[in-house]
Amino acid sequence: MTRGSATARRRSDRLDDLFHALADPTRRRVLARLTLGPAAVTELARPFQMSLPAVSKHLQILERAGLVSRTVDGRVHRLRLTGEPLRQVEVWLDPFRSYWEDTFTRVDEDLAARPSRRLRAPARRRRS
Amino acid sequence: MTRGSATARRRSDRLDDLFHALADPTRRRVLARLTLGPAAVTELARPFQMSLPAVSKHLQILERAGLVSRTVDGRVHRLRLTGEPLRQVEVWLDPFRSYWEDTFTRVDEDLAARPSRRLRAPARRRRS
DNA sequence: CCAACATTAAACCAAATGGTTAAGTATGTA
DNA sequence: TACATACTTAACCATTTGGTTTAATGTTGG
Repeated sequence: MTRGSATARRRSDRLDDLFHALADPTRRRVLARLTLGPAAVTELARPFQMSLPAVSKHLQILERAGLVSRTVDGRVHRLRLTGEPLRQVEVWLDPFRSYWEDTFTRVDEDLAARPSRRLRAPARRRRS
Repeated sequence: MTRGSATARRRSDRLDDLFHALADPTRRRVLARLTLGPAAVTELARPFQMSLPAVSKHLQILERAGLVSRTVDGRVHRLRLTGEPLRQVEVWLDPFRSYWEDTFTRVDEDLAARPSRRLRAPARRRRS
């Protein structure tokens, strides 16, 4: 018994869907387009070379992540940006914010704490 | 010739790697752990049930995305958070910020511009 | 009623993902 | 020298992903 995948992948986590949805250039371009206002599927598909079903799937992924919402109006599906999930990204990002504001102090602390032979790096980055 | 995948997937875009790296709970937990300071591979792997090679691969993905950097010190690989790429996420996020601050005005504008029969929804959302 | 239109669903495929185990490769240590 | 430690690589596997084409579903308009 090889039993390759043991844990069976949860995939239920909200952020998983969210970040996964953002990890594709097509989907990011769609989101960018939607900042200009809502649009129908065909309209969203126009800039891309791929088939309509392909775009349709991308939109489903964005929808599942909550990034866009859909209003069916006759045969036209009108998509609009939701934004709320992007705020969630922002929220997730927040605890890390100190890391691109002052990384150096923490790194320096660590270097001081464990002065290894090999860490004799030639002090590359100036602190201004 | 069925030629299933025509475009061959670029995957070279920086943001693709970045968001993909963030789209996994294990990797996000590793990042969270690293905000407390650098750590070795074994140490990072401890909270997880998966095998060491699995963690090693996750770390490679984080590294490829630039989210962590590695200092090999003897046989110990010390990982630290880099932060800079997370700032890139923030930068990418910026143009959307207005969407979780005031979505309503834009949506209303659009509804005004295209007054469809079927959109006679019973004014669900109050604006306060 | 019938044809064009807007869109999704189904079936398929290659490649990537996330895991596994087993086998390296260095480095420390007795 | 030999053994344990800290890792990575390699080979493998099931599932997911991102695309395709063809078919189906439901409007809209003549």
